[in-house]
Amino acid sequence: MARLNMRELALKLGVDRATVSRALSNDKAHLVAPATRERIRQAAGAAGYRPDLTAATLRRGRSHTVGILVSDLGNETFIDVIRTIFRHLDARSDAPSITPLIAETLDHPDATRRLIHTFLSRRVDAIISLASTEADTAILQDAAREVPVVLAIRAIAGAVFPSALCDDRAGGAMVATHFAERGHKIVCQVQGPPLSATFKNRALGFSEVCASRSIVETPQRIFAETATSAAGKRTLDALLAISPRPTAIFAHNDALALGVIEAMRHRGLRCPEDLAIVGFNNTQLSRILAVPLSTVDYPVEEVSRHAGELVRNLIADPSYRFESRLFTPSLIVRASS
Amino acid sequence: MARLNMRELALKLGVDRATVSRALSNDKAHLVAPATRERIRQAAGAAGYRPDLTAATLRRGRSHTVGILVSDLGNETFIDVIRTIFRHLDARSDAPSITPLIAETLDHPDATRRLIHTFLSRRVDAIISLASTEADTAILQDAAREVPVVLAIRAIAGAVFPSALCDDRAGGAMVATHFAERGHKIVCQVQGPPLSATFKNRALGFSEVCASRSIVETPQRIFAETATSAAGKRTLDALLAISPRPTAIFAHNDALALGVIEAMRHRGLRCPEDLAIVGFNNTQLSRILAVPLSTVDYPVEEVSRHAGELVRNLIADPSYRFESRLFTPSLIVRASS
DNA sequence: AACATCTTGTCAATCGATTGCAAAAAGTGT
DNA sequence: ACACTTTTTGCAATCGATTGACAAGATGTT
Repeated sequence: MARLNMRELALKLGVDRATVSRALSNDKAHLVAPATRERIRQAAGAAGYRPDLTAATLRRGRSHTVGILVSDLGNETFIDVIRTIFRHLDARSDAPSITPLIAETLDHPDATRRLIHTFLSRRVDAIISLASTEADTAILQDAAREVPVVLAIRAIAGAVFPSALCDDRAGGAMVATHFAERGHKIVCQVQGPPLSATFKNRALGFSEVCASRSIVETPQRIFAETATSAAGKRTLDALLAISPRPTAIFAHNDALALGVIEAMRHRGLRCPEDLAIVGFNNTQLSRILAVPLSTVDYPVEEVSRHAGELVRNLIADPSYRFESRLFTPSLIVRASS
Repeated sequence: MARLNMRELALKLGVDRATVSRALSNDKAHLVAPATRERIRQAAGAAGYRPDLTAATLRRGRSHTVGILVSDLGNETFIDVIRTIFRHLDARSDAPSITPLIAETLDHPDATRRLIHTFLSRRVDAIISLASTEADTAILQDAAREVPVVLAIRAIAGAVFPSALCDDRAGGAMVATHFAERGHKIVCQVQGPPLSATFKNRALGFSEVCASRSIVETPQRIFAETATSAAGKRTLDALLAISPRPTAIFAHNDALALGVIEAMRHRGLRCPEDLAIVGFNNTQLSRILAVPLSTVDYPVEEVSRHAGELVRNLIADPSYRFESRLFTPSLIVRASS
């Protein structure tokens, strides 16, 4: 039960494989007489002919494949961005559709290196990384010599890649400003792992505004090992041990915020009365909670659209003069602060 | 800056491409003299040679690629299963590593069809579907004539595919039994969309035990449009309108349960005093909540391992006499019930 | 009628690695 | 030194689609 290939189909129709190829293609279809083209398309459809994309890739040098690196497949924001990027990439219905090769790094530089090699071996047309850390700089630069590499969500300090980012610093600043306006005097951050620039920038923006508006950030820094609700939950003890006690918390993402809130509830503390909290990302969760979570809305649509455009343009023309962009998030104030 | 290919590498070393190919392969490396082999491997490493897998795929007829269909990339359980399957598939370090092609169907039969065609065009060695609904039966059967198709998590009634499933019916039954033991007399389910066999079976198992233990299931059926917390939240009004009022709820997954709980909290109702709740899947969330959620632990490890084994064996030998298996979940009683 | 132009289709090379077959080289025994 | 086995290497076909070059035929122009 071998698959039907183009040669056989051509034979059956009494034409050359070249004619079949052109008739079925998007861009060269005009080179074959309308009648023949239709006949071939009919027959191909009827016979269930499916072109072999590995052969096509080999010959063309283009795979219509894009590798995408993400640190954690469980993160809603990453997934939203991936979805949206590929929605934009496939929206151009003239171009053949692009298959994403999705891979998870879990922030291991080794895994990243391996995965990038795999991508290149499979001849992806471009690589999008939502997972870059500084440890990956060299690998990504190497890769960029062969295919376009686009960064989204996470930047790498000191390396210039085409990128589509959220202005995390501005986001952090917004939260601090909000706290200032609500009259909080003593505040604290529950910080995500400083591995990725994301969390560093959120912290930075927050601290800058605190300093300028003379809000006191508690000297004790609270870091969660991972940006998850379980880790967030575990930080409450440390938070409560801080003296003087903060009245508002900036959690670096919604999962961390949820963890803190649940731990608080467990102890009978109320939010926002006992402790105000703001998260980051505006995930589904933040809307569900009985005390809806104040948070910073991530500009998923803009980031994804720009990342998609960068990829599309760079694939079409590797020397395209790209423009990296930073999109501003927006504060959403709900009941938790 | 064209990539180095095997021909050039061979030329540089003064050997034939065939020798290079064999030296770098896993299975044929013994055919080349140890000294030559080492020399070639060194040179390949130094030159940063990376074999072109599309060419290799074309020639071999094997892509070392597996297509995986999932209905929703935002679902933690699906993601866990995907991760675990590929961990098992790659564990065999003798075999070359397998690249997953992950695609999301969102339960649209059209999308499923398109994605399967893409998989086949890209010559995947097998397809794993975690997303099958009855609407996909024909498409999957077609696909199965070309490559092994393995089902995980979701079965299709009336079609025989190699599969690795959770005994959802048993899971539902466990919840009902638990309610009976706790003395609940009137209970209700918050059901997921009956599109997938999963939810049907959970409902069935629950109802069967209710009937046999003479617990009353409220005549009104509650269906959530999607198995998400937002949808779960919206069901509370309907739940409270039921008379006589149920004292315990079986939510078909943890997200639905969370939605109900948050809606309850919003109204000042307490869990489990006012309404006991059990979810399904034992997601991270269920552990975080201040009132930890009773739930049914999904046998992720077993399902994934078996799915991985089916795939591995069927790729090695398409006529492998497979055994479909059903793994039993287990009830985890926490504070919510 | 002669010639240019356009359409349609064929031929054959090509992408890069793999592998069956056979030749060359090395090793063994007498 | 010779016959013979075993190891190592090279040759060339192959996987399936794409595409530049070109030929044959159709159409138009003067």
